Amino acid sequence: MAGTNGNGRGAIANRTTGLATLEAVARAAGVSRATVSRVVNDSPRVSPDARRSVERAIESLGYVPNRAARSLVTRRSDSIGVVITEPTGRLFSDPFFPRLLRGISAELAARDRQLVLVMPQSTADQRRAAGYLSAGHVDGVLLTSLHGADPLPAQLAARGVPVVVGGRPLEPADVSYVDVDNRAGARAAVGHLLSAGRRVVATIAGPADMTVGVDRLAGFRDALADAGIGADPALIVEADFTHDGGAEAMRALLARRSDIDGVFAASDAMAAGALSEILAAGRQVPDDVAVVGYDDSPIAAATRPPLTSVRQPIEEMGREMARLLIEAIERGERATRRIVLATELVPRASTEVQLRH
Amino acid sequence: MAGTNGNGRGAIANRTTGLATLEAVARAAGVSRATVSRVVNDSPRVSPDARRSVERAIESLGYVPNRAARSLVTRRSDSIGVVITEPTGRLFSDPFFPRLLRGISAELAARDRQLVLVMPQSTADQRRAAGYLSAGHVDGVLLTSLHGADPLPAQLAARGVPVVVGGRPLEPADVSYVDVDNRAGARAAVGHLLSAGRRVVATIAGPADMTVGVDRLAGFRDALADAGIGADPALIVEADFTHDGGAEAMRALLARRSDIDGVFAASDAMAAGALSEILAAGRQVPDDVAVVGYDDSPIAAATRPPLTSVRQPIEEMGREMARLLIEAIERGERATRRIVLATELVPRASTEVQLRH
DNA sequence: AGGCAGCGTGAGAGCGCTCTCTTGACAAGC
DNA sequence: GCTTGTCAAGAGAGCGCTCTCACGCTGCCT
Repeated sequence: MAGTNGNGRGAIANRTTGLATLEAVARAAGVSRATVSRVVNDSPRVSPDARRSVERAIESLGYVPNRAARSLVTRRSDSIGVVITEPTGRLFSDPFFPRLLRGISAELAARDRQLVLVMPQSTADQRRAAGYLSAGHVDGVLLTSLHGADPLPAQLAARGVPVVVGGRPLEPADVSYVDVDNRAGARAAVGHLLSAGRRVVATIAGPADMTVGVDRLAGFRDALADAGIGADPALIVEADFTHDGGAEAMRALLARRSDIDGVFAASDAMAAGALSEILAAGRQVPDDVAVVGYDDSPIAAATRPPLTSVRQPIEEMGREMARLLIEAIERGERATRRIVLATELVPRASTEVQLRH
Repeated sequence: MAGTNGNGRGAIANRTTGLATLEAVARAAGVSRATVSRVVNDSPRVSPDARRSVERAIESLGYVPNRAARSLVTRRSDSIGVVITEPTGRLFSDPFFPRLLRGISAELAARDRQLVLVMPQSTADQRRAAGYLSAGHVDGVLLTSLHGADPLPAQLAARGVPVVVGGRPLEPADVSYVDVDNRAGARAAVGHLLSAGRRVVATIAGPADMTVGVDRLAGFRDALADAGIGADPALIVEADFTHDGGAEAMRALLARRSDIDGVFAASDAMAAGALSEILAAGRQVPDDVAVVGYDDSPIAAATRPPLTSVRQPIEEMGREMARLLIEAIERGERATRRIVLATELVPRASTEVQLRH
């Protein structure tokens, strides 16, 4: 409250925007720009006195550093690109992306980074995005839901842009990623069916060109193997993660084997489709057939009966992705790291142990 | 392919990043920085010859303008802040935000703007976001799902930051917005029930402190008025847009009037909850009671029977928001504009005309 | 022939910041 | 009393770009 900044308010401010500049703060505080910069950037080499008066000046002028100017000289943007490439399916069928973004956003905010969202919807968009992301406008990139042929990771790697991928890439690549343990989740889900006495368990698998599809199918096989049951190929049908795809798959399964008493679907939407189909065929759930979904999406709670499902720590996945990326950027390390997060089975009425006979 | 850039490749490039600069392009093309800048910014004042050689140099050097440097002098960031403040509910219950973001993203990409996503999750986050957004780091802000007391719009307005809001604000304010015609959508939905012969139609309304809740309830009343039916207060219950809230509301309704033959719920999740409750009470859908939801979310297709619902042009809403904002920024106009988009009724089995008696 | 508008082009300043280098003050060691 | 070391603080260059201004050229009008 000293006199230093009494009339400092009107000091040099930004030409057009009226925003205070470093220069204005320096004048108001009676120090040089360099000292203000040190205070702003938490340098220890500032005397308590100087620090105090600078802080007062910053406060009274409402000074906020200009990121463009800083970025120009530091060559850091303090922002992270998040790329969501998803044709349409999963993007809308369950709250995966909102949750993931929430996790990413929380971690980035805590570390004072900006989140630049990129959702390319055409090949042209993709090309533009690749250019933008490798031009140094972001310090690193988070990639979600890669589909095998995506050239983006390699392109970014070539340009030296740090990358972390959400979900294990289909083809093994030298890239850091965070994944959810889909295989273990599926294994637990199917194990749940088997331990409840189900013996003819089918699965509606996801597409074979997506790791989530592949891994959940592997988990299905694991659980059968655990129980010493051979996998009947007739009990495996692939679908596209959608409600209608699940329904169609279930029709095919029922046509093949009428004694199915358990179904594991690799998504809740498919499970809901299967559920409808089972009921339409005049069979009871869970009495005749137990059904398990995956994702623990709102759909799981909304069906009748509600679906047992597998919950994934999606927000945590987002946070871990952001954390991994920022650490890689700060340490300048190129080492690839992998994190796999555990899932949790959420039992509901669709698999309740039946007390029949 | 001329000789100009034969050995221009190694010309002046960025110190640390190795990226080509304007200067490097200028040398390679044998012109001044100013001319390259003109080409890059599509100025008409460049001769075809100069333009061609600059374009060749840009191509061969892989030049991408440094946004920080440009932004420093133009005081534009060419990026737009998108703020999503949603405690948890709607964010995860239906694909509203992914769709909205997709629309916004498409429009911004087409106009070469970056999307900076901000999802404040605490009051501290909110304060920080407000500081960031009003510090000139973004050219404008898109706000979604405002809750009455949010100080952000006023704060941004005070700082002169252009704002467009998604969804009409609860309290009339001098702000541009894009909304969906919730009232007309609800009116059509309830009209659909009435024209199918339903006479005792109840509604599970959304919260009264959200415009979507208020507007959909108003549409319900409109439709009753259209049909010359008085609104029985006992047939209106408010819930929180969730599945369980819908179920609870339905129990209350059935306890009050046992002759209800139609229900309009202000969200699919609530409709699904209500549906379960109706079936649990031993009544048939649609035979005894017809049910209509709202949002046309994946839940609507996943219930048994699937729900008639109201589809909203959410992506279009996102696009319109972005368009409005960019136009306001470019024209520097302060005029507030409002856009209201039409909805569409999607009939499904939950309201099929019954052929009973 | 002279004047001048119009146009393509270049020179140069400067956007707001960081960071290196230098200076000056002071304490400690010989 | 001198050097040496330490540390706060300032001077100044420069990041890559845009934009104003000035310049020289052409072509048209008087």
